[in-house]
Amino acid sequence: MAEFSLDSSFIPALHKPAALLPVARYRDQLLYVIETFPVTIVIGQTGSGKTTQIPQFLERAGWCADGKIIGVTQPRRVAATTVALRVADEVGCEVGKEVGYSIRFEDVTSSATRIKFLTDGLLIREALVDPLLSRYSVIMVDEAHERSISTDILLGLLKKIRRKRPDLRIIISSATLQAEDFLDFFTISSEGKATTRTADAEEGVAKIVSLEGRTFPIDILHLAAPTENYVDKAIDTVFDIHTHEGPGDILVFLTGREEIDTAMRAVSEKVSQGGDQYAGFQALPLYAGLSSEEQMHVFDKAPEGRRKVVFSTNIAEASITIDGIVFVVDCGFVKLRAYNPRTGIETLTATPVSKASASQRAGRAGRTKPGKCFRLFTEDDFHNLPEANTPEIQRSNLAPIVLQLKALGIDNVVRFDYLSSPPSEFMSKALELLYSLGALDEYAKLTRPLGLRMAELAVEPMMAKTLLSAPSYGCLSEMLTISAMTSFGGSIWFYHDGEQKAMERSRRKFAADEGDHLTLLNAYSAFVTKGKKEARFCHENHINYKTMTQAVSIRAQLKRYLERFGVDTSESLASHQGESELKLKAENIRRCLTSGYFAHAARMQPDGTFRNVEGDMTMHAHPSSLLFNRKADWVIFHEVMETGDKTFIRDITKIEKGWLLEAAPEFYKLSDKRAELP
DNA sequence: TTCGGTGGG
Repeated sequence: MAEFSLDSSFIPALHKPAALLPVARYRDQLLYVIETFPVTIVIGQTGSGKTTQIPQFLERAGWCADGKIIGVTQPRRVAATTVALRVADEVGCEVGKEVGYSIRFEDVTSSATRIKFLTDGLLIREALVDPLLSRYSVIMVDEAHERSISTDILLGLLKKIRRKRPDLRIIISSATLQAEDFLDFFTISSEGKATTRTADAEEGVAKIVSLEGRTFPIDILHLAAPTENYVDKAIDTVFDIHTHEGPGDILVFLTGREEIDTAMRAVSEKVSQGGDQYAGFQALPLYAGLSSEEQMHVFDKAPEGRRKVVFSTNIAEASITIDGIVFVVDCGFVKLRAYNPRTGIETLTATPVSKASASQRAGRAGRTKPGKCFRLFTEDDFHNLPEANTPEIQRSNLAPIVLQLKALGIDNVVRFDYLSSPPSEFMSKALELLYSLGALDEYAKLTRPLGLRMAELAVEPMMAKTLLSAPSYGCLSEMLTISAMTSFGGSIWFYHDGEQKAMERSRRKFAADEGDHLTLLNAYSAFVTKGKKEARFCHENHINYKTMTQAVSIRAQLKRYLERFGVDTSESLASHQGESELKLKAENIRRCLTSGYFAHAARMQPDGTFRNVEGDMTMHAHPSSLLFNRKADWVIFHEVMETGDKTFIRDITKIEKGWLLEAAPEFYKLSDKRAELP
């Protein structure tokens, strides 16, 4: 027999044969339940094959007759595309033909498409055009247990649509045992909910089907006594695993970049000081702020004889799956957003994880063989954890959601059938802001065209207002850029360890006296004139290339929307402009920003901190802002965020006090709390 | 004097 190496002669199958997946045994049962009940709730662990197989079962069973299609939603873009590619491969078609996907900026579907994967946010937007989602015979909402805002809103819409479309089939898929909540939601009518919860449960509407998972057993260990410092404890645990346990990679859950950097440094110090027993580590960081290139390193196999240790934020809980993890170390905390409706401030605080999260994290250890999970908290602590975290919709600014619901024709946003109703103060705050922006009239009805257009633009309400007033300030092209540059959460600037000063020098090259918005405009202009051609431009200037190309796409999309509204978007050719013209242009941009961001105004105090208009809150310029450590008087800002014991404002631009009154006379006149303005 | 979990259009 000829000699061959196992490694080079065999290519591992990318996907397990579908017939071997647990879901295959449930095919007939699933088809029967879906046929019989309008709503099916599928409980299936990762690896059960539900996402890839159920749509194919349905298609073959004839659910795409009459040209209708099967829609499968995902909470994340990357999931929608990868699952579509896999299913297209199994079906044996090119992606975009019978099987396709649709995410923002990428519609890979055609008239032949029968199974379509898409983000839940995008399906909500489809409902703006087609309120009954009439193209779909079946809609499967995957990963519903994550309870993202979009998923929750979508489920509310589907419940409403179902009454008008008895033929529609809804499948809710959930990895944990929160299925009862979904069952209650679909079987109890909203009227019934208002009176007695149990009285009006509708029989025969929804049914739960539980699929067997295919994960390996995981040993879960808790601390005997609580720890004071979980970062130190995590590092000790990693070294204990290394010396006492068999081979296998380690995944450590921490809460943020700072902790991850600390852990990375501690490991490399120990490795350099310690003896042989500490050798052989490959430590890697993982968090969203890294460039995608850096994130990819966590998928590399550790060099022979070395053990991979990934220090990660919550991104590894659901968004990024690393195979080969045998040990999980869970610090027991996660940073979660909270919203204070009185101040309008979102905070980011480390919070104990939920039981659902803890078991999801533990499950990351058993994907390829039996694993172990070390929890850095006691078993008592575990029993005291909440079953699930507060759904996002109950801890976020609701202005974007209210605007979207109004545009979907849901006038009474308070009585909308939410899976979990948001607190009423959140609702009033959102209505107040939308009214002052002119998106709602005094009866809280959506205004036309302004409110409707704001809802259609894929940016936050304050920025949408700014963009729609830009033509009257003669700065539409600039505002398109600024909107695009501020509408993705993160920063365009990034740096590796020790390069922070160099990054700050690069950033200063684009600085504008007026503040951060004009600085972003300068950076974008430089990118489209030089950066697109020269590969080195981004690298040399510490700019994230991927983020910049994203900004280019967002800008183009916003421009198309405005064209559809009949706005003239033709760019005034940048003829040579003199100093005074540039100043005037900059002033118009600042006035325009004030027209949308008047509610985010602040004044610098003699000590360099900022005070809000009501005068009851002290805020600091974020160190990433140009106005950090610089003099200013009145400013508007894009974002305010509280971390630890300080409140920071980000993306700040200088304005004149008088512009605030011009932009929102009622907002400033009616309230006697706005002390500092006449 | 110095910071930010994760998503989506």
